[in-house]
Amino acid sequence: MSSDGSRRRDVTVADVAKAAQVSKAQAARALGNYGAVSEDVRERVLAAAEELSYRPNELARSMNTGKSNTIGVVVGDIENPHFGLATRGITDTAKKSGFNVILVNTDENTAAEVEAVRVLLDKRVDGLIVAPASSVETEHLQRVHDSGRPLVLLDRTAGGLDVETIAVDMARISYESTLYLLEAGHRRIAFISTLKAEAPYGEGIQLDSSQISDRLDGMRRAFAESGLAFAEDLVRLNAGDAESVRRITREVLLMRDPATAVVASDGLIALSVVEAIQELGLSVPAEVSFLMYDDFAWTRLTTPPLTVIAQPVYDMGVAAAEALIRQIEGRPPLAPAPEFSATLVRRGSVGAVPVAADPPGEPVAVQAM
Amino acid sequence: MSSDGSRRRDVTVADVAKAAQVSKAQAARALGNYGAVSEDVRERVLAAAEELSYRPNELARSMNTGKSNTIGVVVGDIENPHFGLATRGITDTAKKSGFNVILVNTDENTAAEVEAVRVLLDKRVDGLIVAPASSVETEHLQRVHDSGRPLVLLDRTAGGLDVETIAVDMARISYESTLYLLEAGHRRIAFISTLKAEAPYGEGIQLDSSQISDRLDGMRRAFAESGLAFAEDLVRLNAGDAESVRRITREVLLMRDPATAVVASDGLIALSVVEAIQELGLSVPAEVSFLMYDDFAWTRLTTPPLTVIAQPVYDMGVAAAEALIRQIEGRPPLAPAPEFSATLVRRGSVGAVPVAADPPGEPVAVQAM
DNA sequence: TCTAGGATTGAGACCGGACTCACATCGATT
DNA sequence: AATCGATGTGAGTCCGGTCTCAATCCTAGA
Repeated sequence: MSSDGSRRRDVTVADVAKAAQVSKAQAARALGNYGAVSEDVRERVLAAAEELSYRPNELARSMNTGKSNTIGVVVGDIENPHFGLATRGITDTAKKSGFNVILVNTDENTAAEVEAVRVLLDKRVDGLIVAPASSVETEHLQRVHDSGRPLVLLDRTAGGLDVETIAVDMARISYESTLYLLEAGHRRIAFISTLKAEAPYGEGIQLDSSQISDRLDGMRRAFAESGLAFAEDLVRLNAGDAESVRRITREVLLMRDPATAVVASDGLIALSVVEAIQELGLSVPAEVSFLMYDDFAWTRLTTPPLTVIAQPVYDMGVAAAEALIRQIEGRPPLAPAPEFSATLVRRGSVGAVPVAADPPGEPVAVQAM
Repeated sequence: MSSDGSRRRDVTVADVAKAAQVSKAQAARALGNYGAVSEDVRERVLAAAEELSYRPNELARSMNTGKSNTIGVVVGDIENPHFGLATRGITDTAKKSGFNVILVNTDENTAAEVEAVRVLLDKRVDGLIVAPASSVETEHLQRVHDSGRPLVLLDRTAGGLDVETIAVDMARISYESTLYLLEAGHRRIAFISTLKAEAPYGEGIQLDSSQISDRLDGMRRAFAESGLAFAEDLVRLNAGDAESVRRITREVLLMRDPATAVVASDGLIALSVVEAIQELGLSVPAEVSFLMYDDFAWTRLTTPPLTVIAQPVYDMGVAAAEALIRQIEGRPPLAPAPEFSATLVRRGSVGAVPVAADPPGEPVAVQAM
């Protein structure tokens, strides 16, 4: 490949030492900036290094320092701007402390996550930041933690795992925003998520994602405190790809006693939901109200601008990286753990329940069945 | 940190060997699946490894195989979905061939890029994929190439560097879409980009980005072939942050003889441009036409949906990773180099030039100055 | 029964740095 | 002038694997 002959061996300390006429040990000291080195030797070594354009082999260095200055980040989907931003927060912070980031995508697939964690550990990363695909299958994370390797969870908690976690209080914001919808008169509120689940949603069902179950708990509580029954039939999980999101959206909007408000579980789903609403020719918020998680810039550009639940994603990435680095360096966790909260950004996509719709109290009751 | 005492040393082949009562060499062979090992030994070793939950140290392995099974990816901004998608293409492909990805963000800063490349090389990545921040300062990439390390450029070419490059033909698509705008009657077409430049734009000026200069060349050619003068005063570079993009947009739209069409150089800028247009209360496309690079999903959701230049970003990521891996494995580059072309997706944001505007030929000419 | 040749096996070198240890050197102290 | 602590310095070990090499085992063919 290279212009000059075969497999160019890299320059090593030994080479530099020879060129500088000193022992390998002295050269290493001068280059590594440790131990005692006379000015004379230091200069000769540095000059020789420069001359040979020596570069240390970080692998070798890592091997006997036990530190790789690398952290592993495992997320479900970098394509999702949510994680894109978080990743940015992580890498920015990591760089500041001299760490590099190995990024692994799991497609929200637990098996892939287990494998990713294994590989990263094999590569001897100094620590891991994981957005767990499952809040249930967490043995692999438990093992990491048990082995004493620094670990920080991002975005989601992992069942019963006592690990530092950077996440927002989903139950609270979900509760608040559901109240907001209820106050606007909505009773039929659909919640659409890609979360995979075996059975259709029902109370007490074990969900794989702490985020989603917290959100549903929040909704449930809001309904309960308002003395209303939570419409479980409008909780739609398993919304896999864009097409299935569209289908589900049509479903909840066209069914008998349809949803008057739709909540999209994340920014990616939101795209398809909005598209489906547009395709149905329904106007927002006059005919349907819409609410989504994640405040992406484009949500201000639609007509009407979308009402969203904003999460401090970048800052959470920063916090996760900081927490991890703190662990790596053996410093105690931040005194009062940083709190992150999502906020409801009221823009224009949530309105009063349409008057044409059945009044929430008394169903119009015509058809026998 | 760990529950059981201090710094838990990892299990090594030596430990496994001892437990299995064989020599380190034999254990290594059984574990590494190379050389000749009797069935009996293999079983004992594997059992012992399982028992001790042995995991190989990839650093050590890399050190004497010379392969780290890791590739470095250097991009300007992962936060930009353009790179998010490309990165996804890269990681997906890399994973398939057993490679991991170390991701570094440069903020489109050349100094950061130089540093990133250096660090990645020090870590002995098997190859690099770089979206060069500059098409001019490329010595660091030249060095990588000279040293014989696999390198693939993504998205942008690097001045005179003979390196495999995965990019679309920007001049062509820019030419085509400019023709499209010209046919719609536009003569005052603004082009807004974040690209940093010392001097305001003018013909023959040396730009730091091959992408942008190709686009401008394309525009220039379209104007020239139509027998029209290219409005250089509407080429606005240095559109740094969102605020400055908005300011520039207002400027070109409110100036005397204002722009009738605005082209946004990427999906991030586009957000601010559209926002500024909305703030001015101008309607698209009746009063201003709008065109942007990158086809993000949300561009279909605005009113009107936006006309965009779609680039096969994911596929380019895949191609870049494939090309790199091919190089790493010493295979020859793909016979006919894969071609990628952008396409103009006509949606609703480009329309005829407004009748109210000054006719392109004769300026209304009232004020003396 | 003897032997050639392949299968096994263990000792030890090696990858490229970091670091320990024992042995100089040297100016300063008394 | 003898002594002491603070540098300087080189030889060699170690990290945790891979891999070479020579020695040992076995088994089929003569």
